[in-house]
Amino acid sequence: MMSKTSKEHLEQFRTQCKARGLSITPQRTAIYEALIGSQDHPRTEDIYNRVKTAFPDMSIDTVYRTLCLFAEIGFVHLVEGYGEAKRYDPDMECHHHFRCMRCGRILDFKEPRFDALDVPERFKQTCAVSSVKVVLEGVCDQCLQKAGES
Amino acid sequence: MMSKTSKEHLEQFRTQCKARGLSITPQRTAIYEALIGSQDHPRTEDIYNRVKTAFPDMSIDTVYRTLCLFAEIGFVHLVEGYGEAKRYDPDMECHHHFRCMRCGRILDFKEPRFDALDVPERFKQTCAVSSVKVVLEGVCDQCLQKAGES
DNA sequence: TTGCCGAACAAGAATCATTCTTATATAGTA
DNA sequence: TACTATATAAGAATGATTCTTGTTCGGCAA
Repeated sequence: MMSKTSKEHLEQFRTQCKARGLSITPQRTAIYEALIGSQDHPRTEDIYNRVKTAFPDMSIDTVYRTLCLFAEIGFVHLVEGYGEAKRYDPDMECHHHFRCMRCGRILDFKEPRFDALDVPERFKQTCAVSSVKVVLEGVCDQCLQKAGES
Repeated sequence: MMSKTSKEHLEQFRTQCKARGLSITPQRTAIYEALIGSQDHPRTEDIYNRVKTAFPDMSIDTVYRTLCLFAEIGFVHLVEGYGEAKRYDPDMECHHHFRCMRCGRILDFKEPRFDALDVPERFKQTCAVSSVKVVLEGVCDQCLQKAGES
């Protein structure tokens, strides 16, 4: 199992940008490299701090915009902070969620096949797992329709 | 399939509060009722607006505190806005997440059994699903340990 | 290579959700 | 009924994120 070299990643980055008509700027390149080189799940500010060495006067706004863009085109996954205020689900029966990445809507669905997924040993033994759910992400019907119209 | 009556819900609410040594205040009761009576996934401000009729000078801070409390003791589920800044995952290989509800940490794990879950027809037909993941929620080992010490 | 134009950027103000601070009120209990 | 810890209201403060404005620069055409 051989992971991509830094050069291959960079090549892919350039290709993807061109394919989408996005300019390849030094800032974007630096942010991309900082991302690829990171373990865990960096926050915008973490990335900002990492690129600041090479770009002392990069604006944090640029990092926000760029990471957002990268998530949209699939360079990275957004795993926290979907940009919405806190929301609560009063339905305590077991169910699952579809999240629209465009409008933020969360749709509930029941799917008995998903209700009894077995928690991996690692977590059973060391953590207190209180919920096991399947989360679908994508674009909802309403947003697809809107996009089709325009 | 008979859902609980409003009175039964309220009774459960009182019992649970007493069991945990929490005061039963009119504000909490109103917030609880607004929650139980809601479809979808209300935001803190939605609940605030609903209870404002009955409590014109309730502070929104009270709603924040109370909803947070309710999520902790299991009256509702928090489904959005876990209170953290945006975080990105550069690992684009299929993997799943455990989220610690106490410290916010997200742990990655691979679990081939979870990688090929079949998307329900409903979503296949109307939405563009780009990701299917299992999310475990609970308390992580570190937080359990900390809690044990104190 | 040079010049142009729209996209990208920096800086800082503005916004929005959320939390904190402080003084007051009240639920549960002796 | 009085007491004490808990809960509340009000508004200031914070932190992440986005917007506004003027400037710069990447990519393409001449």
